[in-house]
Amino acid sequence: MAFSQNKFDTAIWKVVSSISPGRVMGYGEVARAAGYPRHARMVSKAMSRSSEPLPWYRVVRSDRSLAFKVGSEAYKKQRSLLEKEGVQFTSGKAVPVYSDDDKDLDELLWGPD
DNA sequence: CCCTTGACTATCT
DNA sequence: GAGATAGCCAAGG
Repeated sequence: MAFSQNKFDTAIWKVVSSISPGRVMGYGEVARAAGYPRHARMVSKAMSRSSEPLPWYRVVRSDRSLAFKVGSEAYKKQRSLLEKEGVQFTSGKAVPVYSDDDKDLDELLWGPD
């Protein structure tokens, strides 16, 4: 297929493409879910190598902030795509659409700041 | 083979 | 909470 033939890349692709819209996953989470713990850094490479469009923008850092430098084109692009799916940004951190309780939502929207 | 780099993470100050 | 430090692991020079 169009994707990499490597096992690692395929595993990463499977996980990343399984992320639901409006949700986000951490690099470490993806790596772990793919069966490759401690490979957070390799996740980015695998995604970059994919020829097909992958929802790479749904992958964020462990603290939910974006991996790119603030203000960079890539940053704005990713943030834009996420916001289009309803993901909000509070203090530079991505807030998934799904929130279980109202109190959590209130907390997330206004933030601890 | 050694050294640097990076879309990372956890921990300490 | 922000900056520094140390682990981590594969790729490329």
